[in-house]
Amino acid sequence: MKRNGRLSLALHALAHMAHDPNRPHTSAEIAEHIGTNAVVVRRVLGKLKEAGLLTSEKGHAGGWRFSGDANQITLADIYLCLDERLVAESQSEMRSKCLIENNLHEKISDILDKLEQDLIVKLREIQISKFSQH
Amino acid sequence: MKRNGRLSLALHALAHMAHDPNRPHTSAEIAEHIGTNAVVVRRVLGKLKEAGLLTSEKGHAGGWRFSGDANQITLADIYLCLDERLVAESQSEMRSKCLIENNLHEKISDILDKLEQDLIVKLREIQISKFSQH
DNA sequence: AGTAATGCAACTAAAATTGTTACATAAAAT
DNA sequence: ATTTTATGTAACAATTTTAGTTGCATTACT
Repeated sequence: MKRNGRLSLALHALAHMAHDPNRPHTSAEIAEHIGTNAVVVRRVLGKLKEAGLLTSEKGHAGGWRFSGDANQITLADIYLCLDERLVAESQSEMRSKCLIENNLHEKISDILDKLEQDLIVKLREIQISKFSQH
Repeated sequence: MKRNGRLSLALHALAHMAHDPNRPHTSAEIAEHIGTNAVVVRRVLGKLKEAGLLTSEKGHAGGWRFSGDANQITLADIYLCLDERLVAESQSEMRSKCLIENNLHEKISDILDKLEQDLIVKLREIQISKFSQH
């Protein structure tokens, strides 16, 4: 896992769950399947839970489930609750004393923000059901 | 500079150059304006040179120039010669012994690759001239 | 009680990115 | 010719980000 780690991990986890959505899946089980650690899985899925996409239950026979219909979830939903910003600049901390430079910085920032929005539009077109289609 | 560092740096550098495209710009000058180091600038612009977008000259009155018309360059040109892959998975090294898992991995990989292509399409729509428009 | 799960915090490890130093090479100016 | 000014590049250091680990609290079921 490297660049888009959290997104990729989330997709793999949900894809695994979607394959058998009618039982809870434990972090350990998911971690095993996607080749990582249970705590890391919890960290990521925890965010999806905050956003209401998943539920989790403690104790015996606990684990993770989809809140509603898994196939209603789009990649944008996932992306957004992970606070990923793959193309946008993280911070426009570049404040020069030069007006012209500042204008350029702002313009570039705007362009990248726009591209980020375009990406989200595309993400919104893809539902989790895509994972189980052949 | 953080996430999309090289792309962002390249855009800032080229935006600066595009503002006064008829003289060479030194790495030191560019670095000064965008708040980084001359060697870092050379590293990034060197890639754009390999791809034929820029030329550089050593020695007195040397520096960086656009090869042709700056406004013909699109963000896709820049993105591609930097070998950036902002959304695609870097490596599908996830090879499980389970056939079903492998299918999922491949499917996710394909989806992310597709999104990468969509991004590039969008990048291709944006020319450097955008930087100097108000 | 005992077992099996999440939740969370603190820490460690690893990886990726960025910055630095040093020196070789080339071209122009003096 | 020598000096000055630039790129080119390699090796290294520092920083930042990300991923993994350990430990323990909490909750729920048996």
